[in-house]
Amino acid sequence: MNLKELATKLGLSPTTVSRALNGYPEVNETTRERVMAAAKRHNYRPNTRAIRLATGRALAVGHVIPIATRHEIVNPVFADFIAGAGEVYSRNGYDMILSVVPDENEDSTYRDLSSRGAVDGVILHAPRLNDPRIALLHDIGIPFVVHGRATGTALPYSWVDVNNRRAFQRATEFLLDLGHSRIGLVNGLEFMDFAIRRRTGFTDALAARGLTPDPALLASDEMTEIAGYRAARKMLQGTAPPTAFLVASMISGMGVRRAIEEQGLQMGADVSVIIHDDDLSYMKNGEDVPIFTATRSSVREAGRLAADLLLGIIARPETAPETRLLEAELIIGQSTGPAPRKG
Amino acid sequence: MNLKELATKLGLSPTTVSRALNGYPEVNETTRERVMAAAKRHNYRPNTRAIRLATGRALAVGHVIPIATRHEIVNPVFADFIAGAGEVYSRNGYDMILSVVPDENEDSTYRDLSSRGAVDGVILHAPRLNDPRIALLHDIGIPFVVHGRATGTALPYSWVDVNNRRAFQRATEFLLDLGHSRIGLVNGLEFMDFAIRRRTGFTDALAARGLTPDPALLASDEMTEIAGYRAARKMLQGTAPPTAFLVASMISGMGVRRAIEEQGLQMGADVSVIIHDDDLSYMKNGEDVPIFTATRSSVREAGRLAADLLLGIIARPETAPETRLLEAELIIGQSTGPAPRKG
DNA sequence: AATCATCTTCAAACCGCTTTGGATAGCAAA
DNA sequence: TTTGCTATCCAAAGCGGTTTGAAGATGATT
Repeated sequence: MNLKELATKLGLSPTTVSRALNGYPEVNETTRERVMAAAKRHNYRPNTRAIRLATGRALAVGHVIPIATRHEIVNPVFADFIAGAGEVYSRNGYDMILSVVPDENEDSTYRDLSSRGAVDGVILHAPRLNDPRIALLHDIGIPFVVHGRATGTALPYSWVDVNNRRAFQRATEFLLDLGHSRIGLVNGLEFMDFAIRRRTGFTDALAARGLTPDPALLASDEMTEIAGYRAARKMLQGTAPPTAFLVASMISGMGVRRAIEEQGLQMGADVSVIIHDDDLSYMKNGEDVPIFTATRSSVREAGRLAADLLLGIIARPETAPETRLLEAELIIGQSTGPAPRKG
Repeated sequence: MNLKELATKLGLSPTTVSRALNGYPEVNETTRERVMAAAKRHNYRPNTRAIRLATGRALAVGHVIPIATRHEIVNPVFADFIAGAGEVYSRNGYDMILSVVPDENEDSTYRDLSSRGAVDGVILHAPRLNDPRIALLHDIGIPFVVHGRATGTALPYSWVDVNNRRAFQRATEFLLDLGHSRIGLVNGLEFMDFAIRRRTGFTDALAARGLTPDPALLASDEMTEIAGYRAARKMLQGTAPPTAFLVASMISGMGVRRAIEEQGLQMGADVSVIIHDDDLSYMKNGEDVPIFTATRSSVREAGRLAADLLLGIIARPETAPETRLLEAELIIGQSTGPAPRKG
């Protein structure tokens, strides 16, 4: 059932039917109701392909997921971010298109999506230091919103981000206040912008108390269970092990806990741990009592905000870039306690 | 730069240019090369919207992710499955469109995607017992592939699935051979087809040794860390605690381990654990030595296979349904050992 | 020289919608 | 009665490709 058939059936022109369905004022209310009823009765849905061609809009938003050829890690926060963004798209009649591409093709994928007219805008994921993709998207001239920020980029752009620096600064202060002075940082990969900011927050907090970070207590790797385990084990087996850890994610945190317990130590009592909790739906940090003390910020909510921002830009392309800086909550759980007395 | 402009620039008709670019035989090789060169030089990409309308194909595949209004869990295996499927779509010039919708809208979403002409086919996720969506998709008449199977459905359909029953049967036998007779099953939600099959595998293996499962040792819940923890804790604190666990996922497994260690027991020595390992990229089960003994099957590979199958069906809609049953490997890790002597 | 097949190219229709630019009718204002 | 609005509807022209049906050019065949 297409527009023409429906129009014929109603004894109207396609023009009028189209206008009736799209809420244009120049159509008689009686006629509109008749059209609406017929459309519902015949289960008519306008063909998206035709709408897109006719209007010149894609009514779709792109998310590009680069897959590194070496370590093929799908970012675990991705699913929840997508879920948040997807809710917003659905509500607004937009489609979300996901492109999974080898990372060396990422640039050309953005170019393609744009010149093929497949999307009206894109979300840029996982920005890095001096991320060249921001200049690329500016160059292409497509609306975009960054999930995170890219330190070192001069161009203005819209973004949604957690205040990572502040979160880790507060977490560090919390540990310092508990008497910990040897704190291990189990960070994400430090070419990622969020990891850089977290590290800055950590070192800033130490510096404010006249402490300098021990290089042996700084680790940076993928945020997987195994990487967390290894980093923590290495530190714990060192000559001057830490009494506390600051950890990049819930998943790394489970690895850190495993390393702690493997040493015959108890998390919370012997060694304190604070994680960053993205509030993933399948990785809840406890319910009544949180397992981990954590800096928490919902990545799903970030997805919603980013999608909202992007749809706004698509609707009004001239407006100045907008930003949303989310503050993480500090949640006190069972994984932290006063630093043990020496000896 | 569109087709008409390019044609004018070349002094050719749009017809010829279109044919040259699409490899039709009725065009002079010299002309074709000239066209190809010009297309590359001007960075011409045919407008996807126009192609779609003209050919009547969507060149896109849909994945619908229902979000339960209560417990808003985004299935964690989803990201890896999508990544696998996405690779295949990209390689074949298809777009993947993701619809995140409240679960009460799932049916109408399929109808919409189809009647709007937004997709050429869909992947059905997370089938349940007697899943009505299979009949729905049949009714709509859209090509589809199911990730998993739906026990109780009479209609034929294409699917990709792991042999869940066999995997859990073998895992159970392995534990029985180690001398365990009280085995706790920490299963996924048992309205999900895969969970039903796993339970069957478990009880079949017990039955073959003349054992019947103790209802106190059967748990069924979301596959989250916290749910795994709770189920295991409850069983361990019961009057006749299990000496081994069979667990639905790596994430639940971490919860089970937490419960075990909280009781002052050691996983592997005091209590054995076997998990099902979906081989998620961010949840690797160790590298040199697996942390958990596991039945392993890559969900990413399943995604690739499902996508392949679906594109095949889209290309040749008349062919009979095809299926792929994957066998899980049994990986021996550190989490299993002989049953402890009584007393 | 006329006929015919082959190779190469093109004009125009079409996909299913939106949107521009009238057209018609009814009614109030002049 | 004529003019000017307003309300309502429609024909036709896009959108940017693909595809059908036909035509011109070339060379071989008769």
